[in-house]
Amino acid sequence: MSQPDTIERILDAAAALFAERGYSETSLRTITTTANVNLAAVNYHFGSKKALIQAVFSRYLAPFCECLNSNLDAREKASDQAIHVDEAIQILFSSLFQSTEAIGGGLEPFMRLLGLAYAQSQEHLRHFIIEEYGDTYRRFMEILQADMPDVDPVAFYWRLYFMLGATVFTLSSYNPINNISKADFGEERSIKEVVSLLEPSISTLLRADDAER
Amino acid sequence: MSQPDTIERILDAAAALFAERGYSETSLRTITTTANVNLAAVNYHFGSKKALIQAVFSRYLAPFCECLNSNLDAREKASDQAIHVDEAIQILFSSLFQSTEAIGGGLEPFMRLLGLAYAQSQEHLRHFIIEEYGDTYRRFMEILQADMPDVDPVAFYWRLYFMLGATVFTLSSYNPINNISKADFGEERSIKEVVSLLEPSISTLLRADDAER
DNA sequence: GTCTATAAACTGATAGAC
DNA sequence: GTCTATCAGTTTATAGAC
Repeated sequence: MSQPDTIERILDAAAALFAERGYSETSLRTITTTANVNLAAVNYHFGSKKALIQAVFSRYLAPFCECLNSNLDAREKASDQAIHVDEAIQILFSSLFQSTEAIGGGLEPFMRLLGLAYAQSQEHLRHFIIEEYGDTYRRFMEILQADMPDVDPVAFYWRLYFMLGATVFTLSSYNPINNISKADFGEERSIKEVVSLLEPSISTLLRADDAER
Repeated sequence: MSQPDTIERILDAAAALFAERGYSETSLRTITTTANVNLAAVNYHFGSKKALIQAVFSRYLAPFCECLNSNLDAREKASDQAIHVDEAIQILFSSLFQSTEAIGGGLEPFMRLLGLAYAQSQEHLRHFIIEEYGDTYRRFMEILQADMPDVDPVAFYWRLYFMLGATVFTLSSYNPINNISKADFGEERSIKEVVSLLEPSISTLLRADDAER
């Protein structure tokens, strides 16, 4: 702890670099050079590259789960009325914003790290996510499902992945997508505006009546 | 061409391995060993690893574009009625099935390769996709947009990415997701069944009335 | 806790014999 | 067109001095 927090500097550099180019594409050398620390520091403080990847991930995932849980607690305490899909989705995204704005870079790096964890078969990371994230995920899922009891559970289960895919894919590529929008329409959308487009889309996607069409 | 098509064997092995573990995570040595060809053969036949990646991608993308285009041609020839969103989506997915079933592995590897191209910042691959895919993409997009003229173009543009994300994310992880479904519900869904869940979800997502809610 | 030096293995790519 | 052998560079990780 002589230097202004070596650990913190490594985590900051690693988060930005992993999100930008992927886990395997980022070497420990690039991270330590960017962070202005010695190469050996990573293995000293974290043990291995895999452990560093998980630590980087935790810094986003843990606060998010905590934040979502406490927001759900507060809402359930404030009113006896059941939480409907729309409100649940809104709580989800406001928790995302709330928990990431303290950390560098905001929402996009977190979504990129999440997308990469699924895209590349980072098996170790996937298991790690389920362990740290499982309880919160189940709680949220059950709230949604309680509001749409008529939907077949398996169909509902797949719709959750449709929702996850739409969210992670879009927000993790927010910058490049927004740049194309700027070039093609001359219009930008802030990430908050994109989320406000995403919220109703996801709500209708989840509640889509099977009979309709 | 003395061995039963070295080029083909390299492409098959590379496609399966790239889809399974990612581009950077797959070495040329792993590919050539799996394909039972000499290490030097990749550089002899393709020139470089990047060129191999693009060749692997082309084998899925080119037939798909061709198939989608000819299906749209046939439909436009058969009837003067405008193509509505639901029908366009249905043509999209049947083209996906049609064009991939000839190639090894079917739909999932293609979706994985596509997801990886977006997730990892494979800049060269992204440019390559736009070049080979741009015209077909624009044509399809304009058909959709013509059926929903009241939606703000920028909002529509973002919804296309929501759609792309839901599709690519879910289908590229079809196997692991389906396995969880098996464990949790004791029920499986074939990839065709998942697509038949996806189609109405995507249609409502695209057509979601802004005023609704 | 930080550093240098280095191990041990792997990477994509190529030259040259056959 | 296929092979061996090898180059030159990279990777993660660690031992040991300070």
